[in-house]
Amino acid sequence: MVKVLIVEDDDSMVTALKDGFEYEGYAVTLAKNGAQGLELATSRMPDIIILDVMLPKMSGLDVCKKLRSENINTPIIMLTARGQEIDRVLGLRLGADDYITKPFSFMELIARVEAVLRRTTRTGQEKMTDKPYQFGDVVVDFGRCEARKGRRSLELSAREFKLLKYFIEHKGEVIERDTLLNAVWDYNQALLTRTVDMHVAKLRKKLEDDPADPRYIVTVHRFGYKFVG
Amino acid sequence: MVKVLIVEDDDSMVTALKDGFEYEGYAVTLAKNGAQGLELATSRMPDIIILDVMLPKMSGLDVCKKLRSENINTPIIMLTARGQEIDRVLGLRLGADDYITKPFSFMELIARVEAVLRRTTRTGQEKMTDKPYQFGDVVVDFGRCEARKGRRSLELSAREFKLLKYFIEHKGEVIERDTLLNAVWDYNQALLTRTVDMHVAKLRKKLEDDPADPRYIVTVHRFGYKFVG
DNA sequence: AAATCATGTAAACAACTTGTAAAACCACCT
DNA sequence: AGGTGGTTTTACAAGTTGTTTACATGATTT
Repeated sequence: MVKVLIVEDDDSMVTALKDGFEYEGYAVTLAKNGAQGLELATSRMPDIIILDVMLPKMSGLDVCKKLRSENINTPIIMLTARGQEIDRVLGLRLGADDYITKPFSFMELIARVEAVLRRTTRTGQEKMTDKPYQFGDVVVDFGRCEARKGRRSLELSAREFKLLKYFIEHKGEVIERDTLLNAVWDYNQALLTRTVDMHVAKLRKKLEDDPADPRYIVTVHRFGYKFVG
Repeated sequence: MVKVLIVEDDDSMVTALKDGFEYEGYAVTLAKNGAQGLELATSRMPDIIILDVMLPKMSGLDVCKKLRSENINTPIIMLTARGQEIDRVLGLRLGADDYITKPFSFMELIARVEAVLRRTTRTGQEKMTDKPYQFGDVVVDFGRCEARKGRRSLELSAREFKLLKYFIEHKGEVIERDTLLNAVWDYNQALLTRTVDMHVAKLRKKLEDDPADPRYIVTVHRFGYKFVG
């Protein structure tokens, strides 16, 4: 399910957008001001952000700039009022992906949202939650948190799902333990535990035909691990 | 790849549509008149048909009527010229899924195409208020706000209805508590209460045969809940 | 081959999540 | 005001998962 974050202070606009997006099958999160928007953009990890330029206290442009400066590259569509055309260039330069001028029809907005999502997901990987991923005789459905190996259903814990998801999204790359700790755990310190190894072992025990001689999650001595789909 | 059939006689329009759809990643088939349209609609089995109302010889309305009478339910979007508003009602009654009045922006058209495709491909995603929904020995009628389990009538509160409806509309997906709080409650902050769990417990007590070992609303540890219909 | 460093893994321990009952709260009605 | 029905919060027990430790095993270097 695609998650959209709407940052907007005008109530009637909020209602219209929320209803519209929900009807279209999006999961909606609302923020009434810039600060809250920033917070939710990181905590909820939306797939796209609808950001009004005119907001109390912190403007949409500031929110956008801040997010980008923190290397959060969630696509952003800006809402501007007529006559704020100048903001367009500025907005795009600050890292917005598209903009739309009020008043607009909801259909126009949704068209842009989908265009942006298409653009950004086409280049990168597809969303892992959309459809089951398969390798060998293993099938994983992240959207449903289900996994099976052959006929047998696998019980994966939340951490195992996240770890596996990261591996799959970075298929073929050598991934350092540090990187995993940062991405899958929310540690931001240097490595000092064996936690990652631990979980890799657990995953292997469940996924591999022969956990002692792994075929999918291979270790790259002195570097880390590599997933081979 | 999604296949679109364009039935249109005006060359410049054809070119514009063809280019646009191809850019968006559709596979385009062209027909210059109604008869050819009919033929290609059956032989190429497109996923959606763009059908101009004004066509030489056989009008778009006739094409539409003919297809529906042959039980071909491929979604159809009609193109009408301004002032043909009357055709709208007629068109929709004849089985078109949407219509759009010339002149229109391509973005508007693509939005409608995608809306229609979403509507029709969403597996059995009918409006929940249309008819009672059933799972196990439970029947819920959202239109009337009534529910029963076997012979017994269930007293569900408004919130419980809304929550259950959300679950049913997202059957099979794992839903985070955050998402529920945003969708069912109108909270716009990150999660900090146990309200969701509370209500899930109440629903289970009413719906499940054994609330302690739920079969319909199952918990996915560390992620959220999942409705299994 | 020995020394050194990296990885695998079981098991004890720690931390976090969830279920649930009861209390507090709230809006509405009489 | 008091009652009513629903909703939210609190609090704690029970359940589940995650982390660390400790040692064995394996790899690489000298």
